Amino acid sequence: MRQADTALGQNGQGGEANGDCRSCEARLCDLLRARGAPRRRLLGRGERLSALTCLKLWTVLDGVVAFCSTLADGRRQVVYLSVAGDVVVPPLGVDGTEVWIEALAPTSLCELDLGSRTDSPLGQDAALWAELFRNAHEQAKAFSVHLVTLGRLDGMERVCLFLAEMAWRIGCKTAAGWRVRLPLSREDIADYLGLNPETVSRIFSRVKKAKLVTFLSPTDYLVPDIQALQRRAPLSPPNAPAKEQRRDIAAWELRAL
Amino acid sequence: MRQADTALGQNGQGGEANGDCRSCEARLCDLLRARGAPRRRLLGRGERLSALTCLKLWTVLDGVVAFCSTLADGRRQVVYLSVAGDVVVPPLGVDGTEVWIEALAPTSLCELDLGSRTDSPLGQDAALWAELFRNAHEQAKAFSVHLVTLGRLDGMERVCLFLAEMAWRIGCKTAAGWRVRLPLSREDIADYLGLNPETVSRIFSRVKKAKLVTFLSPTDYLVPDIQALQRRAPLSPPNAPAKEQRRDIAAWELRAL
DNA sequence: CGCGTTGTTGATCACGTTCAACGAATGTGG
DNA sequence: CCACATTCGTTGAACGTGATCAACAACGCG
Repeated sequence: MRQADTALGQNGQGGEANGDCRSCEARLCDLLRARGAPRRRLLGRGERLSALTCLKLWTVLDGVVAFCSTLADGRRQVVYLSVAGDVVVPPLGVDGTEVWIEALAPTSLCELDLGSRTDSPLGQDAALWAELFRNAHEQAKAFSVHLVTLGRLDGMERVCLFLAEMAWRIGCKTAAGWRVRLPLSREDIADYLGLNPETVSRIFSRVKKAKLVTFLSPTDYLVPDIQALQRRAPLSPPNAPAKEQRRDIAAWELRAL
Repeated sequence: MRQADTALGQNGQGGEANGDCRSCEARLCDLLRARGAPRRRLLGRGERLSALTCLKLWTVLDGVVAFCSTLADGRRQVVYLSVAGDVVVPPLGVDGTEVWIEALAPTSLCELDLGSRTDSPLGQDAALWAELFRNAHEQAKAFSVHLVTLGRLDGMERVCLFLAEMAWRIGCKTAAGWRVRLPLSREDIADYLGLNPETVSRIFSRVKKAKLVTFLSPTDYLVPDIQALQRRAPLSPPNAPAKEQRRDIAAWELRAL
């Protein structure tokens, strides 16, 4: 995740020109730029993305996107949340009624369609496939962390982990602590954490009472001490100290390439 | 999953010669055969596999292997179970104390070490990377199904899904129904389903009382009507009707290659 | 036979769900 | 401008499911 920060370092450009997108300076888009321009897309809340038969990739530029799944009786589970900088590898070969990608807030992203690209010798492009593997592999790792969360953490732990994770991923550090604006509703949070909206609201109140966070509004909160918040969850969010992990991956990748 | 069956069809050979393994006739091993022989490994119950810095792949030939994760206080969660025919893509860049691969029963598998292979131009091998991507992507899909299970299914539903899934994956069809020998303990099952061993045992008794399965011993059971069992879980196991899904993937892969 | 491990069952309790009511914020039409 | 409807978030009360602690049975093994 957060690829734009680490992939190409800093180039100072950042020009948000028409058609071009800043986040596409990440490694994936950089690889694909030579093979054709990615397409920019804007989504409203609730809109869905589909990749039925051809492989597509989405790099989130702004907003939140959820990897969703529903059961026959309507129960919904958000498998994963992707925010600005994340690359979404969609599920393939599903009809879209059980699993889909959905924007939880107004979202902009750039779409890379690999399936319809018959003009270039995509199949021979080892660097591209290697990058695709890396993204899918990272996604599996992120899924597994959230799976452990749902399997073994109680409500309080899940919520504290969520609040800390959101701070790392979309918060900004201020003098008073981490300031976060949640781009999703209580129901979305509940579906992500495998809880009920009422339970989420109740635990938010308990977290507030324990002075772990301060709520400025239902959607805005402040984390005065993020270490204290993380200590309440026996699991570190996948994005907190991930810098060293990404170095390790780069090590074998470098050796292989 | 179950790649050996679908990848190369049937060639009738099946020679389990020394060093060579039947399951390695699957697509992945077939791709790698040209680049060097895979290594055969035998594991006892509880033994762990590690891939710290270099990328390794394991194709399970026999037994069960678990993708495990533990918290600081000892709580364990089995993220995924891999049985004969499955390809395990290990997590990278983790220290091994939080996440690891473990054999839950005596297991044989063949190991493919891609990181130490400096002699061949691995980095340029598009077909290999494409296959790696496909495996990682399939793994992510399997994780997501289990994640929904843990997030939204109650105990009864989880257990019924598990019993049906095991029947599909390691059971054999007889005249009296599907016959399954469980290669894992109640504690392992509990850690897979996010429950307690006592709860698993209790629900097994309820399932038995409802005549959905017949237990011949604590480890052996018979499913007279697998459709009835599956109806108790509002989610189909990732291996049941997966044939069409694998075709779809082949479709775009074919187009890309 | 004693011993340790594994699986089962019981009693009690806590956590999260369900159903319900209510307040706050927002938008609409008279 | 106000009445009204709608949506979202919060809080309360009752309930049910699964966890915890405990005892005990079944089994393998020295």
